Amino acid sequence: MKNITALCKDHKLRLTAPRRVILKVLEQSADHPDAVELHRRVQMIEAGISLATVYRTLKLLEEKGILEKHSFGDGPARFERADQEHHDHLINVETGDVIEFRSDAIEQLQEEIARKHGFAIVSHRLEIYVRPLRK
Amino acid sequence: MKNITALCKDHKLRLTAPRRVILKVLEQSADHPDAVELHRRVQMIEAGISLATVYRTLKLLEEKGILEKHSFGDGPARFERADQEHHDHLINVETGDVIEFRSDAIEQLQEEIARKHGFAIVSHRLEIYVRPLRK
DNA sequence: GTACCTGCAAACGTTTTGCTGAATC
DNA sequence: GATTCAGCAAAACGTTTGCAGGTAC
Repeated sequence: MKNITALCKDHKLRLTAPRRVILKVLEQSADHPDAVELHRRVQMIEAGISLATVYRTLKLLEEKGILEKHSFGDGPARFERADQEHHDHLINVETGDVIEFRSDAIEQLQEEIARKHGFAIVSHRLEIYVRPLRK
Repeated sequence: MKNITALCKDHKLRLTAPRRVILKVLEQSADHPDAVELHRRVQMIEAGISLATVYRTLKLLEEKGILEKHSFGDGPARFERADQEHHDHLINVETGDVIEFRSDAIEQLQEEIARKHGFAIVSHRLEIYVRPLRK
């Protein structure tokens, strides 16, 4: 998997100092942070970077198809790298943790449903909000 | 299917004039309106009703389990009656129209996935964003 | 040198809330 | 008569944007 900075070069995005920091943080984030959380992490490396720049960069990366944006529940949008194998999400409602999963069977059923209604799938979103089984 | 006003009586909600109007509009709405659209419809019947009241009533009805709240994509939350058979949504990205569907097979697969990860499902959300097949 | 980027502050759209008076039960 | 509700305006929240200066290519 290419690093994000390389992907940005591919897309001819200018590698400014703030962007380098943001990309580095994204690189190191295995979770699904939102813009404010990302900004917090960025601030720890370089204090002057504004939240507006974080938002602008995230939007840009999403438009370029480098990041995927998710809106779980009501809260702020959360981001993850787009160049992963497609997957859906289990969200632990007690902790906010996100677990990725993949089900070809479900994917295929969705295809069938869309086709049966006369549509082609543009995208989809499956989120299962869960609670640990044994307390 | 009971009318919404009856459900509110069951939950001991006070039937004020603004609420009667909001409930009536909900009763007559077969689509999935958001708060502002609902307010617009309410205004056509009774001009003095405030948006805050619409929001407060929607929140109350959701808490009582009378309405379900959905956040499709980015936009405002949209509402529908909760006392329908469970279903998911196809969203036509060209028109914003929402089509309901139901797949027991998908439901069951979700159960299995959650269980396999050691979780019980609290709720879930499946939205398929689609485009008409034949132009 | 040009196009793009930044920080700041202000504005945005959606939703909630404090207040004070009024209506329901 | 107690409790809940209404409208209004202000605030909260996440996000976007206009501007004026600065930087990458």
